[in-house]
Amino acid sequence: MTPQEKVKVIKSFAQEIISEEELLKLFEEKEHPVAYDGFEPSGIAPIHFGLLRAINVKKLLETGIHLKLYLADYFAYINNKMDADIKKIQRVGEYFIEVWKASGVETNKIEIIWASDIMDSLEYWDRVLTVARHLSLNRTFKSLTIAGRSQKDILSTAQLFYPSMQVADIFEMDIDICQLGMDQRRANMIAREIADKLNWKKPIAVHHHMLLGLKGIKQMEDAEQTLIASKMSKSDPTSSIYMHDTKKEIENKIRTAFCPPNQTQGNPVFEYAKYIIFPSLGNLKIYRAKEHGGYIEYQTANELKKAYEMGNLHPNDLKMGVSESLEMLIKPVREYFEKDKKARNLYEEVIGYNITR
RNA sequence: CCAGGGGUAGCCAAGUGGUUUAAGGCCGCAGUCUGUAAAACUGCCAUUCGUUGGUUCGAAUCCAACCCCCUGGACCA
Repeated sequence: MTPQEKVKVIKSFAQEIISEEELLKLFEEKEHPVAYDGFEPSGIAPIHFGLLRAINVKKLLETGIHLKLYLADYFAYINNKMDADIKKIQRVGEYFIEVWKASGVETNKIEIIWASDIMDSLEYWDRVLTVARHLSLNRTFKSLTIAGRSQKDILSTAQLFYPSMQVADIFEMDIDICQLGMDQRRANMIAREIADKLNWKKPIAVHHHMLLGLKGIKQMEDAEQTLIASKMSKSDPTSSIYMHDTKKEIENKIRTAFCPPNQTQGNPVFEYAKYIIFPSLGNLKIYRAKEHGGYIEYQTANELKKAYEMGNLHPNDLKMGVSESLEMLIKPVREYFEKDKKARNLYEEVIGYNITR
């Protein structure tokens, strides 16, 4: 694969790359650049975790990238996830690794790093404080939405540490590419600024699209608030399809999902097809009733988009096709958790925990 | 530590001794209408008011202690 081809692979799933030139240069200079993807372990895995990320990870690995999967256990602790019980959080982290395995992520080809491990050194905290010294309190407050918090929430002092820690992590792990969701761009931008200031290695930011929740777009005061309110969130069961949902549950959720006719913008059902089904299955098959046009199959998201916007595909038929395709993708994961004893025990333990926002 | 203010459903919020078996709004759920959803309309959604004890025939409402949050101050600089 040429560097140009590698950039193309990244572009296939990234909503934004900062910057593309830097990425190309990186691929030209380095055979195995280091990228990271991280998350707070809490709750139950939804499809944007199990399916969407699995797709992205597969693509990253194709380009020869060395992927570090960062389990931000203490970050979850800061945000009071899982009753702020670090033991529980870590068990949830182990459960999430099982979800990735079940989703076909070759966990032996990625490096798993726990926040609690890299935090266990003076060097780390030196780094955090260095970042903090170069980060105004205002910027810290502004970037706190990276933790998914709105201004209404009461912040604790612990949460003020969050941005500095997140930024420090990037340098501690010697990251070339920060591969995170659009909701994390603030921290990545701070990292790039700090890198310039301190002459540290400047990471490239690759942000993937945030999958819409089932209810579609919820308008908030500003674009960023809207993004956060509208995304599929594992802590909001009414917005999410989970990797453990039964066929019936998937059908019900898709059936009641927001899905305006002739409109693909802000349409979650279309998004699931575009971002999950086409990349995973290569096509979308819809077994329509005869009177509605009969069987139809789309090869690309663009083809589907055109047909839907022109009214050649009824929303209900789109839902049917998406629902069946999702079932195909989720089924093996569900079954993995039924058959594999370790995974099943972890899952049962995790659903036993009190899930907090 | 001191002085005020406050803690009512997932969220916002009214209610200050008996027509309150806790108003209203948001969210959510169910139904009607659409070949989906949304919108609209209809219905449902806190046996309980931070905790514990007390006063009273009767308490979310009064009293006491305790816990937590907010504002200001004191202390420290």
